[in-house]
Amino acid sequence: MTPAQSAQNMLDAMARGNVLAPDCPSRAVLQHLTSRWGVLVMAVLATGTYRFAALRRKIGGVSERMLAQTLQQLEGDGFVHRKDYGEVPPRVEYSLTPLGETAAQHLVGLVGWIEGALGEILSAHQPARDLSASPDQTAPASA
Amino acid sequence: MTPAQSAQNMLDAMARGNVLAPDCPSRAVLQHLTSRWGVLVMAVLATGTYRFAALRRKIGGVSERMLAQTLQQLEGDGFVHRKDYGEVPPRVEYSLTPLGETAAQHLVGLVGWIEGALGEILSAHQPARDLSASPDQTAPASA
DNA sequence: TTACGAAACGTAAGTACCTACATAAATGTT
DNA sequence: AACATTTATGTAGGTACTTACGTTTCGTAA
Repeated sequence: MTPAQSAQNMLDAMARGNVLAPDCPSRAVLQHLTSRWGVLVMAVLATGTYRFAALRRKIGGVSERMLAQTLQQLEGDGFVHRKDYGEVPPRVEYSLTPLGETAAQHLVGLVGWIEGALGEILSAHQPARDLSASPDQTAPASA
Repeated sequence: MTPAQSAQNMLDAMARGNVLAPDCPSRAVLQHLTSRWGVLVMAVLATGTYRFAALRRKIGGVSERMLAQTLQQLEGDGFVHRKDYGEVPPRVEYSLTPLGETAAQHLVGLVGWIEGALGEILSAHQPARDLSASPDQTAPASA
């Protein structure tokens, strides 16, 4: 790749992200927002401000570690605001930034649609042509 | 868990999914749609019908294996239609089902917003308080 | 007759994710 | 003087995701 092409890539990336390009920063942002816990954190924070433990209780199945990590990613991207009261024992409140609220709208829309269309989706559900190494996704439904 | 509770869970799940519940099937659907390649596959298929290789060229960085796997998941959930012409060499076309088109709308909306807001997002970008095991997500931007 | 094409499948190896558990810190309580 | 509280961090280890590479099929081109 020539320097000119590289520069053009930079410009393209800055002007308007292109998630189809492997090196575009938008890929990372997309990953943060659509990560396993990222979606759920955003969806919950869209309903208000929460403390760490409250957030964790709200989202079934997150470990402390993953929640902390996810929150840091979202904070790093400017979607989540973290307010530390500097007290001991620690008190920290999480909420969405204006940017985060806009992003959350899309995620809430998606999640809400899935929840509503779940019946239809499960009806159309097929065993999926076998690929041998079929990764069972999430938990194998302990229920 | 008692049989009654199990039945109640089934009813809850069928009536309306709840992604905040760890065992709800909607979690799996959400994961498929928001998986690393799932989002991109849906976004591309929202623009038309593609053959396997064309889809792969369109989405930068997917391996054959991952694309095939992702397509099978989405087909299993009823979002993607697979048309096999049974020829040799193989010819297979992928497109969205009506259900898939609805889902894709939300994903395209999200992706489009990210691409457009990327400048603003990168501006607000902070190094993210260190958590030592900071997973660099995707590639560290080789460009 | 040999090489090529297109869409997977199989296996092995690498990497990243995720969980579980132990640790820290200042104050108020027992 | 011990102890519980709350939000993390560090480490170790398992699990799942990804990639790389080889294999299959069989008409068509060389």
